[in-house]
Amino acid sequence: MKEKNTNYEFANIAVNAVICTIKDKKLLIYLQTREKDPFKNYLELPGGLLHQKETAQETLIRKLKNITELKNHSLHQFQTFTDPKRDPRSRTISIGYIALLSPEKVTSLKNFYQIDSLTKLAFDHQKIIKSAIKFLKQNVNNQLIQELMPSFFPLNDLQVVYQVISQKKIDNRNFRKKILNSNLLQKAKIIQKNVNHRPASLYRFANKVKS
Amino acid sequence: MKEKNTNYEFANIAVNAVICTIKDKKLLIYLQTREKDPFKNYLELPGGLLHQKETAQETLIRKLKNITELKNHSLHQFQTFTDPKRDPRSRTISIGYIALLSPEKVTSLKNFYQIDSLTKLAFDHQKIIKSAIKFLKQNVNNQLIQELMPSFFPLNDLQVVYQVISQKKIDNRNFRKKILNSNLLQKAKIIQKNVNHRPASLYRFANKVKS
DNA sequence: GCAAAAGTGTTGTCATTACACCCATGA
DNA sequence: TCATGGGTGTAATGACAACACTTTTGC
Repeated sequence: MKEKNTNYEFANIAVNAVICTIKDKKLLIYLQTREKDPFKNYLELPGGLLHQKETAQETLIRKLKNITELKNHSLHQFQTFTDPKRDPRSRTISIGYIALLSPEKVTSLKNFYQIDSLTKLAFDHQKIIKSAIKFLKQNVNNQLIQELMPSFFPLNDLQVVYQVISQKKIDNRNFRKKILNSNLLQKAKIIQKNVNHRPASLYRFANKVKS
Repeated sequence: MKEKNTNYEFANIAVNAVICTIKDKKLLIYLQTREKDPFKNYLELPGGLLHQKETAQETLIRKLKNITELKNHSLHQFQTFTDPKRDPRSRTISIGYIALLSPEKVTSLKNFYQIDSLTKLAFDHQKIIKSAIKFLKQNVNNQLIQELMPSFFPLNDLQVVYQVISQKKIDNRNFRKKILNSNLLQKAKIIQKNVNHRPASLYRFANKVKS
């Protein structure tokens, strides 16, 4: 298959997903171990090749369905990578997507890695991740942040998520004032339980959450 | 050529450029007339297929060199379009780029069209343009604006460009105050000539302009 | 002197920043 | 009672918005 595209215009089209979640004030990314060459046993981003009648998003949803349930609206296309040498086998371009997972959607942290602890990844996946993080940082907004939050959460958790994505410290009092004035959140009737400190009030996003 | 990719993963990779400039307070886009089917005689965005050893940007620079001189850094990749039916001949995805041209780089306005006067375009190019405009509006910043300006310009022209891209009216006094306080601009020693009104002082961007 | 665009200041409002201590809970 | 994170108010500063008239040029 790999040597088929002697015609110069043809190429493989791949998608790769940078699946992010936040745990313990750290941004984590889903990676899997490659089982075949090239880059056998290296970590890589999940993804795969487009089928004939699929959009890139449909491919991703198909490829990721045993990792997590994703919907079109929670996939963010951020960049397409076209370096002709990015795949040593044959010409393959990759369309990069970001998916943000709330902790509720993450059943196991087994395949999630901290980005600063990464050594060598397969292909140009290091570069793809870097570009994804840059995109996130440049586009921090309530919609993106919301995707990373569980249905109910304390304000301080929300603050942590903002801080991790924007890579900036935020003043606690100012943050609470601003977010509460914005009417984005609704206070829930329940509070935290079984924590060995003062239990926090829980909030949720007030808009209709697409699930 | 078109029926060659029976193998499901292969496809054509195209790039399309949304080349913008501003004239008389209007955003103009470069379009050309298709000379062959499908969509013969329709207007279309310039672009073409990637060669084997080219990045998408290299393809664009090759394809556009008889329209205008472009450099890597003045091309902005904004979205990739993967609808399997977007090309009726065979599977072709398109990587969309925006190029911003200062009036100095536009030798003739012959092929430039106002976006609101467009009827039907070839393929999904209407959609690509819409997406490009949205990208511009969401990412108005000094770097982008700078690419649209000539080397020397009156402040009010700069204001017009901001207004056209952001699709908002800006108060003249407030704009001048803000931009002059920002130290982005240097006042030139020359002023406008041959205008039948009070001649404006000319300014230029103070940073090193990559040409 | 008329048309056309250039240029100019002040005031009010709102958003953002900086900053430090007490509170409620579990162990 | 101690450790842990939750929760609170005020004052100063800076950014932004609203607003209308005079100036300089060519014709």
